[in-house]
Amino acid sequence: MQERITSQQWQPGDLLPSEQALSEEFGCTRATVNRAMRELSDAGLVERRRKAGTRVVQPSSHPATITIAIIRQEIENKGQTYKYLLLERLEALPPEDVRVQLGLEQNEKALFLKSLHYGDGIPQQLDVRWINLSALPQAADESFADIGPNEWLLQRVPHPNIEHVFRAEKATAEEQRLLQLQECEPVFVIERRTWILGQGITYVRLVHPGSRFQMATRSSAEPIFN
Amino acid sequence: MQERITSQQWQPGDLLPSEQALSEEFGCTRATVNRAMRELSDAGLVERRRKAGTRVVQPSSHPATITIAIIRQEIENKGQTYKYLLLERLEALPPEDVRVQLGLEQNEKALFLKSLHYGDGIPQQLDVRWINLSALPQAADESFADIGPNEWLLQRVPHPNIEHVFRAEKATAEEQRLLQLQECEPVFVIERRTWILGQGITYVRLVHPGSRFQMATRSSAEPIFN
DNA sequence: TAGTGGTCTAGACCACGGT
DNA sequence: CCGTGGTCTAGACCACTAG
Repeated sequence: MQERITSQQWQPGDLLPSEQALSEEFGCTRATVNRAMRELSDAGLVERRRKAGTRVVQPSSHPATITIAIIRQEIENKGQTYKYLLLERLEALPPEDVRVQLGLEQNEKALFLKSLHYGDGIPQQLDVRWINLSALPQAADESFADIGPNEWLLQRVPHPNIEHVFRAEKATAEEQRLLQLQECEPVFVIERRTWILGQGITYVRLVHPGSRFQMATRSSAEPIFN
Repeated sequence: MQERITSQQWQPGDLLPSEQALSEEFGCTRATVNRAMRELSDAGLVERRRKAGTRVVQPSSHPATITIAIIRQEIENKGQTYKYLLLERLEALPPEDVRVQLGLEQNEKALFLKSLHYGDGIPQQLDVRWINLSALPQAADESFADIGPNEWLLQRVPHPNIEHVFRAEKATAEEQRLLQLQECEPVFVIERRTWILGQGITYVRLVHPGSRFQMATRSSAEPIFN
């Protein structure tokens, strides 16, 4: 069925035969056709609606899946030696936008952390972060001197909900200094918000030197074949 | 089952009961358990191996799904008026790396296109592209004066395989001029390679002003709930 | 209201890969 | 070896919704 779509035998907008009809054509049961169609639907090749049937999607976007590894892994995978350095740790009132994103009360303090991650002695990531202490009171007792907040959180809140924003920005003066950047060198910024059951966990800004970082992707449509 | 994982009742590394056991516990058939487990597996919460069983993943990365809309949609969604301008169109020998990625012969020419996309008269995207003419001979007859190459391709090759790379870069002099950038303003670059059945289709570099562009994401783990 | 997809049961065979 | 997940059959009921 995927072949028929990519070969344009079934074109965008076309209505596919019903599961019933396809199960007869391919000589299998409807459950098998349903399973295949659901995979095509997950991959974004078709859209399904009860009674209306299944149609080939008119593609107007490229869906893609990325994997953001924790920085230590990424550095060690490159064969570099990893070093972690805590720069700042304090409990304070977060700025308004962070306060709202974490779902904190008006005068509720949160944990602020600033840390640097090196590969072969060269700064690779600046981690600037707020952690919700009502959600994670244990964080108040952790020094974060020896473990990065990202790893620490992943161990304690294994599968949170996540939202990311990616941006290319001009480095601030502080970022330029901490990341040892040259004049005019851009930074690749990942902003991440995690929460679980509606409760904000952390808000973090991951700043990477533009010249030492990139992110890659693989189509979600591909793995279906073969 | 997802609740048991997020609540740490089943912790990272833990072996889950077999499908057989779970089907008895939940009072359903193994097929139903299998379907649920497959969704958890797709979402990256568990890993499954025959004979070895199913384990909660030790999370060491954040998977995420992004959608890269075609630029015209993105601009129109913001309520801006879209304008397209073709800057350059010629058939030429591509540089070596592009030649290899498209799978072209040594002295095979390809179609080179350079175009700009405006929102409310302000440049939002520079599209610099090579198209494989053996894969798409029809492209030689298209002027691309009135339609962007991205849209044109999506209409003709609806569901190709895709690879992306994202980067923050310093704008070249030409990019700075074409995108009307200020001194030192970074660009967000998306490099895209598409192919179908092993045949390269296009290689494109989408250059966005860092100050007017961002990319967002939503966790793939979330939609399971509710 | 009729036809579509969504989902489930009950049962079966098999490939893989730890032990 | 043999327990695990992967996949399929055959049949059923139901929710949704376009016509």
